Amino acid sequence: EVPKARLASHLESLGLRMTAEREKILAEVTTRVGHFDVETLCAQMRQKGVSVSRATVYRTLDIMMKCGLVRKMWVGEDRFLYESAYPRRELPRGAGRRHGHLVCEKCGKVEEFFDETVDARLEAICWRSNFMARGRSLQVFGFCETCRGAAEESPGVV
Amino acid sequence: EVPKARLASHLESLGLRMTAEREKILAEVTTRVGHFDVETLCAQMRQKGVSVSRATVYRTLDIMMKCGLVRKMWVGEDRFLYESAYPRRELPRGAGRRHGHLVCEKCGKVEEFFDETVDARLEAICWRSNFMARGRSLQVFGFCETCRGAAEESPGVV
DNA sequence: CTTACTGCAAATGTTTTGCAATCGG
DNA sequence: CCGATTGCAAAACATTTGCAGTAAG
Repeated sequence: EVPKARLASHLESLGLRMTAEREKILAEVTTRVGHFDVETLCAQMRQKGVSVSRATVYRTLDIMMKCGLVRKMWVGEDRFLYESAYPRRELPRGAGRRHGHLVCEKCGKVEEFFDETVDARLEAICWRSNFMARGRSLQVFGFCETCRGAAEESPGVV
Repeated sequence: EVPKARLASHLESLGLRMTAEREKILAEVTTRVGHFDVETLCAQMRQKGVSVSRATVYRTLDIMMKCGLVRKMWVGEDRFLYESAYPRRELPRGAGRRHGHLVCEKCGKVEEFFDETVDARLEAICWRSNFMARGRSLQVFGFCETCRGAAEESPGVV
């Protein structure tokens, strides 16, 4: 309910409308656990018989990004994933909290991590530069536990 | 000279060849200060009378990424920038060192920042997850000092 | 009723690729 | 000489947009 209210108020403040399609997409996104891409989102909605055109999905995700309901992240190559920015109780670690990702370059797995020290440092850095932060993107690329066997020499520098 | 040696040995180890085009691109990239995109790189090379096709630039940057001479970063929307990963003496802060970026969403300016605490934390996180890090991407999006006046309400959460 | 919204298909812009001619070792 | 490399133009790709019909308020 809360995310819907957030979206509604954002739409209203811009003179936009709450439509059936936007509600469908919001429901799908806030229900979902973990990361997803547009293709998958569309496919799974179609599978459930909830049909929304790809164009509308893009347009809606853009709106939802602007009001902080979803985040878009780059996971290398030309891959982008979205994730719900709204914390649900099923996710004790808090989907809405600031976090980074460990992206496996071999299997594509994305693992989240949380670190308050990093958060604090970044805040301090922004403060020092008089920079008003609105969001961030923090990815570490490399090989996950299961894939690192297959990894060559590679300097393990973060 | 060092970057050239690095490229050369990488090429050799893969049975690839050091060509005039690759040298031209390498020279341009390692000479350059700061971030750049493919379009700009091509334009400026053309301007200098050094002609290399766009396709070759893409192919070469890809090779140079694989041997750690350049990095590719996402700066929001569909914008990507590259940067030399090789530290030159003209850049006291060290272009090759691990760092993050403050990306202004209004004027597009990109400012670098360095923080050893962040580096150390990320290393610890990877260690804990048994993740073999090879690179990272750390961007903070928001408004820079000069643009923040124009910024609306926005929660200043990193 | 007015104006935003949707779906479609066409357009976009960037990055990639097939291919014949070149060039490096 | 053999095979990698290049430039070109075409292809591929995800994302965006114009438009006419539809729907929210």
